[in-house]
Amino acid sequence: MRSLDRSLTMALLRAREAVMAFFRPQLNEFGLTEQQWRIIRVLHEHDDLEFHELARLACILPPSLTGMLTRLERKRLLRRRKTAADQRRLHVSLTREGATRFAQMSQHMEQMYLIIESQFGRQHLAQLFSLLLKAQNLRPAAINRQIGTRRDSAQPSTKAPAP
Amino acid sequence: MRSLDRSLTMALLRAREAVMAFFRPQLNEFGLTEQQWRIIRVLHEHDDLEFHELARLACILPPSLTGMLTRLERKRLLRRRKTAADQRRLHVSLTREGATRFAQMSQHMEQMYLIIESQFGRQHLAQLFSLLLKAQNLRPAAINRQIGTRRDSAQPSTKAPAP
DNA sequence: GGGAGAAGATTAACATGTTAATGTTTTACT
DNA sequence: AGTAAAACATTAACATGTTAATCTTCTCCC
Repeated sequence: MRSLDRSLTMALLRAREAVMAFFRPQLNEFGLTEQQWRIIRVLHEHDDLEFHELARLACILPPSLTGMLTRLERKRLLRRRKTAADQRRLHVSLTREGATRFAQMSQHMEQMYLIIESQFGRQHLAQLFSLLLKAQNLRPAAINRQIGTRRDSAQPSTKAPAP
Repeated sequence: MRSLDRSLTMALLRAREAVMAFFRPQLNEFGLTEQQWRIIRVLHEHDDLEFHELARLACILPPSLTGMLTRLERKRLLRRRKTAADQRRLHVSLTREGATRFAQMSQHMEQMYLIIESQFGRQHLAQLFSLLLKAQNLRPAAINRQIGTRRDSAQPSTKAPAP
């Protein structure tokens, strides 16, 4: 059996924890969780997103996102509303107050990132990003269907290969 | 502001999710969570660990670990007991049943890992491990005190204790 | 040797992760 | 048209992450 030092999931987890240690203090000070900050950040880049797109971009599962939106709405940082066209779909966007909060935070965040870059080395960081991007595209062999940009309907996971 | 594609924490999170997708089906089938498997795995390597060492090795915070041990104990997969010498300390070890469960799981896990290695490439994987190890050693500059192998006592919290 | 305080695990309170089920709204197909 | 199925967000139930507070046990040190 491989040693734990060579467990890929563990290595990714530990590395992430080490990086988060840079950002957590600021987040706590501003009363935002890590995930709430992800949402605000995504919404600042893409103004007005659909629920499922926001979930995908922020790497948050829909059931979790529902609760976070409720809390962030209560803080007046964003708003959500259904579209008239399709009553199932939900649109989310930052309030002015949310945009302000983003501006405050991003200063500190960017600064921390520069420290990380200087500690880690620019080349190494680029290399790491490249490998992580590659890792993100790993897919269990069982699912050999098209996995492009489209959302594929829930396939019976890890079952028949279905040609 | 950096694009989200260049957010290090996000890249680490996404990569981890992609890798976990390989292992999750098996874990679900065997009725274990990702964290419970980490605990079992660590305990299999180091027979009989102290609570805080187990937490450190499995990357689990003490409050979470307490609950997990309760549930795993209820499943008869491990046992915990205090030492006679120091009643504060807790020791944890696998039961025979726990060791059996490990043996069953590890087969499948190892197989998945080989698939990942073949998809990702041996060289690239080694390179990724190396960079992740380096990333794990990142430390926020604010803490310029000794951070060796010792657990450092909590910083002066400037609070008055109750009578 | 006795009290202040540190160390260790736990509890508490809240937010999130994960999977299954639910309730609406749309789409597809006969 | 009209119904079965799909798409979406949500709720439900449980497990975990995160920080602060608590409770017990040890250590230190005068």
